[in-house]
Amino acid sequence: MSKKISLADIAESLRVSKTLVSLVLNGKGDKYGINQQTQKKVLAKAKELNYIPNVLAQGFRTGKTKTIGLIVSDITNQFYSRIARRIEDYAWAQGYSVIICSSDESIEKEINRIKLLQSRKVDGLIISSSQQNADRFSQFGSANFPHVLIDRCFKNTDSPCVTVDNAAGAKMAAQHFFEQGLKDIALLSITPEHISTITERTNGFLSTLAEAKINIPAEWHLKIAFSNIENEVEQKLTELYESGNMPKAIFALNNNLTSHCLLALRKLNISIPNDIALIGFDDMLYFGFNQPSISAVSQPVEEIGERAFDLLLRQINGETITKSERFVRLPVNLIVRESSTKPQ
Amino acid sequence: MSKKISLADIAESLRVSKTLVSLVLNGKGDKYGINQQTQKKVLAKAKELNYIPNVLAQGFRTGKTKTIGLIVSDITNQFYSRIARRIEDYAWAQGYSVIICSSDESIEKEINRIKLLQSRKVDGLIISSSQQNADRFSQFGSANFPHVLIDRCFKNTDSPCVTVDNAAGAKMAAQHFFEQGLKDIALLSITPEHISTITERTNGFLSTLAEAKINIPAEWHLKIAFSNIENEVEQKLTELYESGNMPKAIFALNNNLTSHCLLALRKLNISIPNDIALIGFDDMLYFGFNQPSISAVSQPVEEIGERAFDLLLRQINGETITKSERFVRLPVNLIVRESSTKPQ
DNA sequence: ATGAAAGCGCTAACAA
DNA sequence: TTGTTAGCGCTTTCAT
Repeated sequence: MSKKISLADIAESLRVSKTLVSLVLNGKGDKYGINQQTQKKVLAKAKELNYIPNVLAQGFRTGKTKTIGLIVSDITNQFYSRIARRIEDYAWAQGYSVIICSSDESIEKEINRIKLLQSRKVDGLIISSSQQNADRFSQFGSANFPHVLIDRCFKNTDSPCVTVDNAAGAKMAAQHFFEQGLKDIALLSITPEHISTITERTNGFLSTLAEAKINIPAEWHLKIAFSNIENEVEQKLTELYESGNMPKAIFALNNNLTSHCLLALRKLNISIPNDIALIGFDDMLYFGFNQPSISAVSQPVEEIGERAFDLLLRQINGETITKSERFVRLPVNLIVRESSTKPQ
Repeated sequence: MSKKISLADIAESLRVSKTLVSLVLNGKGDKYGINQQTQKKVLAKAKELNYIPNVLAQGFRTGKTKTIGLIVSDITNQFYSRIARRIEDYAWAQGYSVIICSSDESIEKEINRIKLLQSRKVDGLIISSSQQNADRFSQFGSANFPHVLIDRCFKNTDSPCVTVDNAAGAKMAAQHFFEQGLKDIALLSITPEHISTITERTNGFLSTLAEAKINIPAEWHLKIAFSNIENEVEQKLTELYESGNMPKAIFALNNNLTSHCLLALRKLNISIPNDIALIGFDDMLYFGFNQPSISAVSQPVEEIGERAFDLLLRQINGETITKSERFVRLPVNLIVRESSTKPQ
């Protein structure tokens, strides 16, 4: 790697000013009425010297980095990696890089990441937040910091948000259980419970049961610590099993819960759907070919990423997002498979 | 967001110099023998004013960005997202951010990403490359650009690399089939074939078969296009099935192939392991509770990320990686489950 | 149609 | 023990 070529080098060797070169190289030559001849010369020289602009200097000067941040709870979860992937594709197409962070559902870690991302002067942030309320993001709003919430949203905030119709999905699951004649239903949920997706799914589910005059006892409302899904699902399900008070159906509120529920039931030698029926929120590839195949509420995952990036880019470009565009709620659908249907 | 606080603001309000503040904030206070009192004051003021250093300016000045790039073929594949996650954790602990890119196994895309990442002045690069040879990375070496190859490595290169013992894993799989009395074995592979992991696994497998005087016919060496796994696995397996020439066992060379193989066999109503036995390279959570559970060669995924980041960081810090440290090959192990064992 | 010059916020050599 | 000063490479306002 020979000596780094800078704007000044080009300017000097051409005996013109840096301004001139900068203008031409940034495509503003015509706008400033710079001689075509001169422009050609500059372009040619830049190529000849193999000039590579120093993005750092540019960013430093303009305050823009052409980089965005993405914060999710765990990139290892395919739900998030699929969103990330779509965001990445869209971002690169527009010349943006994306820095991905996992927060492990920790508010502290999340704030930490946000701060570091901001100190890195990312142009915007897409975030699936674990926070209790929108305070931090409302600050963003008033500071005009481009950002979009995904998956988890907040009430009383002007922050743009892309999520799905969680309540409707939960309702579909409940009704499907009813159709199968199942009424003894357990809810496999997660803490922290303030997460909007969890509350929406829980409420949607419980209210549908309530409408059908079904109440689920406390011991069937299982709450698993996010940080310990791996052990707790099995543990609590085993306890329940040993208490002899098993439900006839389980609704698991996310893909991880569903997976570990599957694993636990298998260990307990409980047969799906004969002994117990199962529906999960969020579909996964293997649900389709597991034996039995697993019913799930399917989310338009990639579309979440797509819409979020679009909303972010528009903010970065200075557009105002109208109130009605600010809240995107995408539809979900229930994919009925073997795990929730009685073998006739 | 009130006015941005800069070093100068702190310096001014404390009536000291920017240098002083910079030194203290960068932890070089003691080294330069700065009064403890003064240091405390600076730290306190920084906190009080909620000072956030402008990393861009820092980077511009020092030429370091505290950012690294990670290029994999598809972050949506859990093998890569787990590696990415570990790298991220380690990176953040050291104050580094990571920009993740997916190359879709396209050499062109990969080069594109490398270029952009370099123009963004990342301090280093970790990459699972799809290229045919090490040329591009040898350039890095001579330019002293910190980088580490993961998963896929090259011969004849000084680039540090972290991978696993692919041949040994394949050999274990073959021998396990033998122990089960299985000799009619198909190999479910992928193109492009130049990828080192694929060739190593293929060679390890075929050579073990050869030692046992087993030759597999061409139609049992299935080669699936990376970009079309979703359709081709099913299609080729169906063709094979309809030809009436089914093997008694299949070794699938990566987790995606294994998953789609599972799906295809299920559609064809072929029972595992009765009709056909199956072993996959690279384990996944659901392999453990699928019915039947799936045997797999398990890789120390997180450790790959860990070792790679360590190697990268040492380069960034100016250390020389000795020849013997340069090539890390981690051990794998075969997890025998139901899919490859005859129900006695 | 082109140039001079200021300055973004920080670090580091050199002074004091 | 602390301060002065000179840029890093670029964009942009204001002159000419």
